[in-house]
Amino acid sequence: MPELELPKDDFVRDIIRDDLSKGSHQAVITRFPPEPNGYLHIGHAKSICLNFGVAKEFGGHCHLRFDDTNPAKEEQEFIDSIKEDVSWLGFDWGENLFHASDYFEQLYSWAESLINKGLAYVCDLSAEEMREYRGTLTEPGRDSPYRNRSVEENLSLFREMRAGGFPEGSKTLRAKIDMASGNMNLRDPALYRIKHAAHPRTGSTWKIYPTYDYAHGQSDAIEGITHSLCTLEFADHRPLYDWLIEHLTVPARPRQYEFARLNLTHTVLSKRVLMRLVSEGHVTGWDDPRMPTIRGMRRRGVPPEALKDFIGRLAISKSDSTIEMQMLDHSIREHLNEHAERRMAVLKPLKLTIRNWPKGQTEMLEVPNHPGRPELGTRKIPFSGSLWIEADDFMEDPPRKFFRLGPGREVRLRFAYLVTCEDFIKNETGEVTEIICTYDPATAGGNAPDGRKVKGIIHWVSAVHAIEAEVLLTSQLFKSENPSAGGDPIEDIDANSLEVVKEVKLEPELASALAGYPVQFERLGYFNRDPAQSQLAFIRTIGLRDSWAKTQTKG
RNA sequence: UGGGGCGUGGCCAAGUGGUUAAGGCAUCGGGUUUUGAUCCCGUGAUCCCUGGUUCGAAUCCAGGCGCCCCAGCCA
Repeated sequence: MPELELPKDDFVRDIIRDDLSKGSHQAVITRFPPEPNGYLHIGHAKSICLNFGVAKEFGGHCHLRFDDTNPAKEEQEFIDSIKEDVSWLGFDWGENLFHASDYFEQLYSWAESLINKGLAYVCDLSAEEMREYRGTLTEPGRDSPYRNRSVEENLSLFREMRAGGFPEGSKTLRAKIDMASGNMNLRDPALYRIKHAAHPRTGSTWKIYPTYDYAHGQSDAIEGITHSLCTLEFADHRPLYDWLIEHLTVPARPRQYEFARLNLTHTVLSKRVLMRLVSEGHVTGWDDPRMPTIRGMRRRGVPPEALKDFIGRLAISKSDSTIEMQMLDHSIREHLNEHAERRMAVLKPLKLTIRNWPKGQTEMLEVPNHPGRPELGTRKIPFSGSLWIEADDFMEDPPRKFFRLGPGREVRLRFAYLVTCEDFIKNETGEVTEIICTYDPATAGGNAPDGRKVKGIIHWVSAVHAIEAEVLLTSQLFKSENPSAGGDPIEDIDANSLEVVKEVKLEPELASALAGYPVQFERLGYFNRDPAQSQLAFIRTIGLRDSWAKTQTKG
C-alpha cells in the first residue's frame, strides 16, 4: 500500500510559497549546517528533514555545510559520521557539500572591508574584561577603550592577527554596532578570534577564525541560500545576521527564519549531556541503543522511514514543545508492524514436554512470515515433543482472565497444536521447571475440528532445534519525563535500563538474521540483529503494545 | 518600561471575524483476530485572564498573567 503523504503546511512553507509566487526567488535553496563536534541526534533529524524536505517539495536543493569555524572542538571523525548519518536517513546532498572553511579567505577580505568602513575594530580586551564591558541584561554596556582606533591601525593589527603575531585570546575583531542595545548580540559582537589550534581541513594556515555569527550568514550568501532555517535561540541573532549582510558586498540576500527545536520526554538532546553520558560511561557509546543519537537508533533497529514518519507528524512552529516519546514509539511500531517478518523466540525459557508425542519425531510446519502480507512468503519451523515456552505463559494458580497455561488448561501452540497441561514439575526451591502436556493430534495447525474455543495462544521453540543468542533489552535511559527537571539529568539515569539476557532460545531461521532488518519475535516485540557484535545477538527495538500488562497493573 | 519568542483538550497542533473548534499521539470503552499484536468503531476543549470593538471573536484592539531564550573570543 503506497503511503499517502499529506502535503505539509506550516509557517516556513507558507513563507516559501509566498516568496515563490511573488517571484522573490527562482528556486529554494536551504542548508543543513552541523558543527562537526559531535554525533547527530534525533533533534538534528528534525532540521535535516525540514531542510531537505522543503528543498525537495519546492524543487530546490539542500546543501550540507559543515560549520567548521572552531578548530578547538571539531574533528574529521565527526564530519564523516555526520555524512554517514544524513545518508542513512535517506537524504542526498549531491554535489552540494560545503564547509564554512572553504570561505575563510573571502570572509577575511570582507572583514577588512568592514574595517575600512569603520564598522569593525580590533579590541584588546580580555575575555573577562569584555564581559564586564558588555553590561547585563538590564544595564547597557560601555564602549571598549579600543573602539575608536583608526582604520589604519585596525587594519595593520588585524593583519598581524592573521599572521600569528599575537597569542590566543589577546585580541578580537569586533563589529562596531551599539553597546547599549537591548539585544546583547548587537553589543559589538566578536567577529574573529585568535586560535592557534590545527583545523581538520585548513591545518595551520589560519591563526584567526571567524565566529558563528560572522561566518554563517555570509556562507549562506555565498551559497545562494534563500531560506536559512535555524532554531529559536538564534532569533536574537537575526538583527546581527541582517546587519552583516547589509554592510557587506555579498552576492545574495538570504533570510533567516527560526523554528522550535525538538524536545522529547524521557531523554535529553543537549550535546553537552550526551557527551557526558558517553565520556563518563553511563552508556556503552554513541551507538548505545538507549541513546537518542541517529547511530544509537540505527543500532537499535529503528528504521529511517519510521524516524522520518515521526518527524513528519511533528509541526514546524515557534512554540516550545515537548513531544511524548510514545509518539516516536508509535511511528516505529507502525512501520515495523507492516515491514518486519515474524519469527519465534523464547526469552525466559521453560521446558514443555508433550507426553503423547511420538518419541523422537520432528514435524516441519510451514508458517507465514507475516500475518497480513502473504507476499512475504512462508518458512518452515521444526516442531517436536520437547519445547521451550515463555515462563510467563504458565501460572500454577492462574486467575480467570489469564488466557495461557495452567494446570488443566488448554492453549494453542501458535501454528502447531492444542495442548493441555496435565502436570508440572518443581525443583527443591519451589520453582516450576517443566510442564507436562498432552496434545490433540486432531488439531494440526492449531485448528480444533470440533470448533472448541481456545482463547490462549502461546509461542514456542523446539528444544532440540533451538539456537541460542544473547538479547539486549533496553528501556528508557532516564526515569522521569523531564530528566533535567530535578537538576543534573545524570542523577535520573535508570540503572536497570539495559538488561542482557543470555541463552535466549530462537527458531533456527534466526541464525541468518541481518542487522538493519528487524524482525518481530511473536508476542514479544521487534528485534534487530546487533551490528556491533560478531556473534549472534539481538537488540529489542521496541516491545509490542501490551494490554495484558496494563490490565495486570490496574489490579 | 533590557531585548526576543510563545500561550487552543494529557502531549503535539490546524484554525488568519460566521466551522457542530480539523487531525495525530495518549487514555478509556466496545468489536474482529491462530500474536492479550494488528485492524475497526466510539470517547474529551469554548480557545491563559480581564475588559473592549462587532449582529457575530480562538481569530481584531487594550491591559494583565504565565512560560522559554539571550550577558561564550561555542554553535
